Amino acid sequence: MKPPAPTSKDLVIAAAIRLFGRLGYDATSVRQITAEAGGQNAAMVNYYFGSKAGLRRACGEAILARVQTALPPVVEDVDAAQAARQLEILLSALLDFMTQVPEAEDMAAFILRELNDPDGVLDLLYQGMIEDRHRELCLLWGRATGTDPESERTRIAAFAMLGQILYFRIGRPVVVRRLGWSGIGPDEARKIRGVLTANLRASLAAHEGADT
Amino acid sequence: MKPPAPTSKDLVIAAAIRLFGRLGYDATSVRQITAEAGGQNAAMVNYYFGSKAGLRRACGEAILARVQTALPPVVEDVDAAQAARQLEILLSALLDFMTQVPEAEDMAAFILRELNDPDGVLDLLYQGMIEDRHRELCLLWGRATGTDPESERTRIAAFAMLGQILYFRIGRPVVVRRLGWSGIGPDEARKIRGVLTANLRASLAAHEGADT
DNA sequence: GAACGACTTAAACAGATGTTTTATACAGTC
DNA sequence: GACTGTATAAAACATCTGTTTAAGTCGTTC
Repeated sequence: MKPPAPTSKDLVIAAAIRLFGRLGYDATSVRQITAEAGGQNAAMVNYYFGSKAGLRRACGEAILARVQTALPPVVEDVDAAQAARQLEILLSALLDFMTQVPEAEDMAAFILRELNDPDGVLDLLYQGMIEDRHRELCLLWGRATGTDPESERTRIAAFAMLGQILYFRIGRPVVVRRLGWSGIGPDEARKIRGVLTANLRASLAAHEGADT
Repeated sequence: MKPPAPTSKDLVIAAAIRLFGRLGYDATSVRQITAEAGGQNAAMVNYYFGSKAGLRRACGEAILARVQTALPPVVEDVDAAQAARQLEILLSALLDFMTQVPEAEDMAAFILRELNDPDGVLDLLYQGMIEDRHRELCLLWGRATGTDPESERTRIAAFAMLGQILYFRIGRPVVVRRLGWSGIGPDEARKIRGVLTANLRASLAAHEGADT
């Protein structure tokens, strides 16, 4: 039942995700990666992945696989109140995922770095998870507000919701400084969640008024 | 009345902000920068700025100076309704700034890159503009909701508001793909603004209920 | 016109980078 | 025990990096 011991290949990918996310793709050397993975030679990368760019792609695929296994199921057939509740749970889970789980934090940093790199693996990540997850978010939003889940306005609103969460990961250095925190731990995450769920409820409440 | 012709120094800084923002600090070479600036030698950078890191700092200072000249004044003595109106105007201006003005877009990209780089000029940017701007936002939020402008909850809420806006800049590649847009032009910015102002009003309205 | 200073260029340097090549260790198989 | 294929390591390669040094150009000043 216990998972197999991680191979060198796995160790290299894990180290690469961590370093690519922390330092950026170009700022990370293959020697750094293999050293962090415990090995002592840089040729491993080309042996296993063909090139540094191949390793980057392997990192993207590993993230996709990892996220697929951690997906909470989304129940489609829900009424408005259930959808609103699911939205809160989903956003709360995403916030925790982004700010608490160290492994996930590295993956999030990796993805954020890829967002604006034309040579990166954004296509892979988008088609493999981002689009589907966003579509689910739109579905819940549409159910909760009684509007078309795929309307342009709903899709924009879903991104706005995501943006609120993601900024506490992207802008964390600024956030912690302004708040006088030493980091974003469980206590701080709870405070953030309080504000974000209040915002979510307020937006949904605004729709209720015009809805029924 | 016309501004003086840009010096080589100015051209190098402008090119550096653009390239650092687009590619990242490490991924950009000084030869690229001087080539983009019209010059043909890389030694200019060390002549003017001492080092590549010195050029990075000069970019940060140039951004500070530029932003200072473009600041709309914030009127402090306002009632709740006026503060709410100012909030809408401010957020709308920030969204336009982030997605429409090409020069500002480069600066925004530069700042975002610096956010997570411990060796960067985040300190300079934070103390020179980020903290002050955020404090203004908190002030307006506090006035509009009748709460303490410097309470922890208000500061978090201000970051959440910012996050909604910034994500449409940070995650633009994802946003435009999911929305089927070819970019974020004036029309698209207007649609985004519609959603964000609706969210803002909803959040403020939620406070009104518990307030009076 | 000579001398100077500010600016720009070219060439060269040491170091780091991604990659390739070669060599070594070590399973399992006949 | 020799052979084979896989996995790791070491060294060498060409290229690119930031930086330095030296040379060149231009306008200004005396």
